[in-house]
Amino acid sequence: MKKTLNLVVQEIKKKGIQLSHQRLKILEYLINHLNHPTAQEIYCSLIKEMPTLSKTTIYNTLDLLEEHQIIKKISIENQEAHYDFIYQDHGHFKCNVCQKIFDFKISVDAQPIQELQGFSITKQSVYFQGTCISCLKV
Amino acid sequence: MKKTLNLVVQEIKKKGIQLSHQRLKILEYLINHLNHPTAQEIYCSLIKEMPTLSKTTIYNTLDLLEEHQIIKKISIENQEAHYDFIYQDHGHFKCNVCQKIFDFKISVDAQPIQELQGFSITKQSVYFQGTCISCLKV
DNA sequence: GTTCCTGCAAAAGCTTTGCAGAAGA
DNA sequence: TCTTCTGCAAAGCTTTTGCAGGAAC
Repeated sequence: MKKTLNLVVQEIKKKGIQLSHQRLKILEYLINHLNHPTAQEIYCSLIKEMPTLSKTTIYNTLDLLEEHQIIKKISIENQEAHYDFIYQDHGHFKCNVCQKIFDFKISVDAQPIQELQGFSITKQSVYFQGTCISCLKV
Repeated sequence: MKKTLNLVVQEIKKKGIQLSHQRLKILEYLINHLNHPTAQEIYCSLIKEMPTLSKTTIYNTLDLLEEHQIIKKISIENQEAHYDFIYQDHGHFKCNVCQKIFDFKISVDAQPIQELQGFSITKQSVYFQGTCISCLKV
């Protein structure tokens, strides 16, 4: 995971973006927590070691990282946005019983979809809901 | 379209839900506007003929219809939710150039997805972003 | 008469904006 | 020095809640 962080840091610096202490910590958090944290969750965790950290900085950084396609902003539901470090394209499945969110690989191509012939897809979100296998067994 | 409305009204009444004037108008709006309206859009349109209509009623009704799987709440982005009358399962594609939202048919089955073996999918949202064919040509 | 529905007002929650001070190049 | 970043405070928006009056059964 350390390796991934370093790679991403290099990638970001190449783009001429300054990586302040705050930004680095937020990025690190996202890489180490692939369970779709919210801005609030990131804030609550980082405030412990950075007592002056503000939510504004969290939002600024998340927007910045999203603009540069380092992370993805996903709307699971409600008003609260979740953020995902992009390590591969994947969909999300939320179990309505245990509330857990599962990831799964997706490989969708625009070409087989008749209505999207010739379209260019740059971002894809796939979100399912239902009951996971463990909860079905109970 | 009139036929669809009547069918849905029957379906709802069968479930023992009262269909007040307000609820009927909101439902009618959703059936006649399949372009993913927001609560605000529905409100702005209906307030003209129902000056006392409140946003609370809109939200109450939308929640009610969603609970009974008549409509689907979708999070395209931002804080504002969009609502979709369920006439068939379909995904959404938003063009980042012209901002238009396109619909396309989807037929996803849990079984080919390794990570979701044995899961039960009751709701699915597929949302793509990119550039549509018209904007690519320009 | 009892239950459900409507809608005003207020509150709640997430996100954005303005701005001044601090940090970095 | 000049640009960029941080973070407080306030505002902006969407959505939810409490509650009283009204409608439906």
